[in-house]
Amino acid sequence: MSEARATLKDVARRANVAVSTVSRVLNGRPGVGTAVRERVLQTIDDMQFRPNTIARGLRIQRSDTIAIVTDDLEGIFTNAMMRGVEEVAWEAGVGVLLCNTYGDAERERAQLARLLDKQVDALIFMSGNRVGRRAEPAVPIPDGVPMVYLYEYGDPSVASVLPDDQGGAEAAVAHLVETGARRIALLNGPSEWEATQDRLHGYERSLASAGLPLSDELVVPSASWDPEDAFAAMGMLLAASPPIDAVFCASDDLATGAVHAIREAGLRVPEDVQVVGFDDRSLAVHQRPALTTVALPLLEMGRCAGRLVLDGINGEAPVPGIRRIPCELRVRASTRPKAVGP
Amino acid sequence: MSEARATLKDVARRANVAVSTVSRVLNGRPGVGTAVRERVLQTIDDMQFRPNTIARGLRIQRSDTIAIVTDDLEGIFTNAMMRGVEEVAWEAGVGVLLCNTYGDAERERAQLARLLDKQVDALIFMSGNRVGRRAEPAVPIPDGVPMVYLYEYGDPSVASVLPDDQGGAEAAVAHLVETGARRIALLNGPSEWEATQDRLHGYERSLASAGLPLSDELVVPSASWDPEDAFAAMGMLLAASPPIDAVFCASDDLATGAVHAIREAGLRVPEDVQVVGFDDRSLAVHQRPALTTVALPLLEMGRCAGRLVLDGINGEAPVPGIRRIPCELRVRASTRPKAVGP
DNA sequence: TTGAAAGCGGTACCAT
DNA sequence: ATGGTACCGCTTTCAA
Repeated sequence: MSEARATLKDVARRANVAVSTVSRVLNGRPGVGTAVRERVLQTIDDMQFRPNTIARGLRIQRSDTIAIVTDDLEGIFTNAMMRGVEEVAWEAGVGVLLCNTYGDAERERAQLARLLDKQVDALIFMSGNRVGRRAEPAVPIPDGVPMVYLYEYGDPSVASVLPDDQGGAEAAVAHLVETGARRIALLNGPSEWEATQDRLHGYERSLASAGLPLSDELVVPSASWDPEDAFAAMGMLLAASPPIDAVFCASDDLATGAVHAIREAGLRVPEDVQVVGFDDRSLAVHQRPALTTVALPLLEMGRCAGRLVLDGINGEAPVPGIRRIPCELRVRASTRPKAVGP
Repeated sequence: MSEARATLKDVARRANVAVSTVSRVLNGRPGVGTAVRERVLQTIDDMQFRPNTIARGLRIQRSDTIAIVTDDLEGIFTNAMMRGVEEVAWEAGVGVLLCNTYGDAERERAQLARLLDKQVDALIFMSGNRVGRRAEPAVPIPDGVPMVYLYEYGDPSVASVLPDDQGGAEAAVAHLVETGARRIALLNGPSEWEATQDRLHGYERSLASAGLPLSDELVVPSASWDPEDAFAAMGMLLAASPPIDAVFCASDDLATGAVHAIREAGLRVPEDVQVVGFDDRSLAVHQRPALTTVALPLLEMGRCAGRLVLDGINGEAPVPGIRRIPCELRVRASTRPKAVGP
């Protein structure tokens, strides 16, 4: 039924030129007379010719494909990052292959082997939700294949893209200060997570630059990221005296638990204690009150990682080291809009 | 530094055999003496030879790659489905390419053109969140390329995979009946969504088979999937008399709004009115009370779609028509555990 | 400016 | 049971 796809050779024959000529016009290379070029272009159009990328790839040793290797395809944060990667890859005409390793080294080994066999041009290692630093790739990555870590903490000799947790925390606390809060608590994440340290530092810096005292009793890590544990941790914070008037939570889930605890204690948000979260998951905006939170720049992180490897493909090896992408504060109803007079 | 990758030819030379022989052992084809086979295998191992998939693909006209084309990569339901596809594809040794069209036909056209140039072996059209039927692919898909719709409503002549919305709704209502509920309301989704009809039917069937009367005043569609609109809609349901003792909501978000309205009315969940949702988003389990809900079989849907196209690649063209994947009821705390005596 | 031909790294048919 | 070799579809010297 449907004709076999036209090949370059078919076009050449039909246009009465050599295949090399067709190839030249196809790639916009010089050395083709205007008349001939016109004719070839016309023929290409007539025959609906589309070059076979595989053949081209075989010849020039490029697959125009990069791969995202992740340990958790269903991770809460993966979509947005993937979209960022896909977006810039698309613009560059390269495809994005997906790989889920389930965090299993053996599987990662197999996946990488296969990807390398497929001649992927570059690799992005993306974390779904990782605690601690990732091990080096389960298979040595050949020199020519650029790779970057996306939301992964690992060997500093590889380029990696991370959110600016510290900056985000600073912005959150600064906002709280502006709204008049003075006793600002930090309901932090479990301490073994990398981001936890960074957010603590941001908190501390922001307090310091506002001339506010740092108090150990105002900082408590939650046992996990679960709202339930946050609920418990918030209990301690609520026992502080003098009482706190704001709490910065290291995630939206934690904030959910915190809000719950605050209400349970007969207090109001934001009138009695203001709350700001981190991540800006969709639940943040739907919560009551809508949660002021620090948005993770996932899309931009994906784009950044994509650009890095794309540049890498074009020769500029990604320079090692960490890129911190700024987080944006989204002010909503769980904090007061402006400073309140004394 | 790193040696160029060994090729089949290199192996042949080193093992003192013809390339065709190496190819034979590589593909486990018969017609190779045991001794020679041994030697070749050994050489392959020694040289760390791995066949170039691109070259192979060029020759046998297969890329061992399928593509997921979606209108919304960040859709709430996409991850799990993608993982299902990736999972079965992986087992079959085929890669999964990702494409986001943003629901834009022009972009879809460009994407498909590119994918076809890349010789993808099959296509899965996946919806992020679609209302109504999708248009046919923006580019005619060649005969040899199997395709399936995943969570897409569209041309019935293409194989498509959908959740069994009706069955899920039936199960939800049946559960409510078992727990003793008699005045069961349906807080449905916006009526222009396909699933809304199906869930209504399930509700009706389940009620009928329980011998319970159907009452128009107990069925109200929400203006949108937003919890806020559900809150409003729930107001009407709460005004019914005699009062309802349970509500089946067509989504977890709707259920969130419903629970809120119920509480606002001074009623308790599940003591006064039981609530069941649909989807089983992560918020369902974290909600208070934890939400009984009908889980969308996203992973299995992805697997199913994957298997369909994979079979298609191997010759068995996916038979047209809709596959309904069963939904599973997850009983939690927003419904009573068992029937309560009179 | 244009064409011929040698690959890229495999597969598969045809001899031997 | 093996080897030789013509492709797959495109790029890229090298000559003309």
